[in-house]
Amino acid sequence: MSKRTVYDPTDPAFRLENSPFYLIAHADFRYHQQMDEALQHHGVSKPIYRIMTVLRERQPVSIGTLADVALTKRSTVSRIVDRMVDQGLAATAPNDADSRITDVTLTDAGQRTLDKLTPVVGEQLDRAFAGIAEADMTALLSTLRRISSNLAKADRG
Amino acid sequence: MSKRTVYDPTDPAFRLENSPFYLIAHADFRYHQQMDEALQHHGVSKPIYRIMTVLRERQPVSIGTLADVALTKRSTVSRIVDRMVDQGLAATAPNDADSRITDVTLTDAGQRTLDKLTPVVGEQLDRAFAGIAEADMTALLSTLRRISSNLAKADRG
DNA sequence: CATCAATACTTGCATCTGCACGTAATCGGC
DNA sequence: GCCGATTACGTGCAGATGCAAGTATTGATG
Repeated sequence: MSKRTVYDPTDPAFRLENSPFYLIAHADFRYHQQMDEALQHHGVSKPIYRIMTVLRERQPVSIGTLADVALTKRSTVSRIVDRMVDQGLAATAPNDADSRITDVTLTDAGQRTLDKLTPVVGEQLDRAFAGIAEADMTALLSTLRRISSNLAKADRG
Repeated sequence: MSKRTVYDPTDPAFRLENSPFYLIAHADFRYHQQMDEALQHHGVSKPIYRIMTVLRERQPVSIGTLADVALTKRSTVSRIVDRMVDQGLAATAPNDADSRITDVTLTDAGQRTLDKLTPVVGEQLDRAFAGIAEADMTALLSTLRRISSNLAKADRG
């Protein structure tokens, strides 16, 4: 007989509330809920903030890379960046070496907005992880990485 | 000085790839990617499958409860159920005791579809959790529950 | 250097989602 | 038993997303 874990949905004992991906979705959902509220106070949309967090680390960066890192389709990122340009948060320019590529950078206003938002998000993270031991956080990250890696493998296979 | 963890986005050492919620989103994203492919082969959309997993455990169930458990807005669930009814997967009827409530149930065809899908999803979960110790899974669930609970508290406060 | 394939992005279209509002039904105070 | 408040759901509308197709640019091949 197939000996799976209790997370096996074919098992009659299976319950959604014990299902890892349900709990992952749940944590993700609550986080987005909080983010939405916090960001709206500052007039920034969730997708725009998501792109900004990538731009914080890499700049300039192409639309394609933004899409890969932000887990969003290219066409969607293209439009999000359009909005950011409209709002004066980002600037685009064709890449010097390869003019097919659109280099995206934060404007000064965009950087200021991000700097304003970062501590707000930081406080939410403090609340989210309150009472969780450092070792447990490390284990969480490690397990999540393994799950992502397993699924990425399955993608190619 | 505020002594946060390295997951503090205000810290210059902060990196997206080490951020818990980024990794949560990443795992969620890969899972959805896999699901989409698997479900499309069976002509079932992701939102419909999501609702079905709730109906597996509770039946009949109201639109509102479906929305709460499936982490989706009521109006959206209302329309997803419409589609399920159109496709012959679900049936609706006003609740006997309170006719404001719409009781949703799976039809026989819907149950058969779910039965067909469940082992497919089970195999994906096997792949996703391959090589992860039982104790690590338990820790993962525990930490995720704590995070959700922390954020739910923050919601009310 | 001409040509075909591949890459990077953009846009038209269809779909999905959520908000705000409207309708129907139930509950509570009197 | 009646009337206002609440609850549960459905719908018009606007915004966002993804797919498929199109354009522009680069690379590879001869």
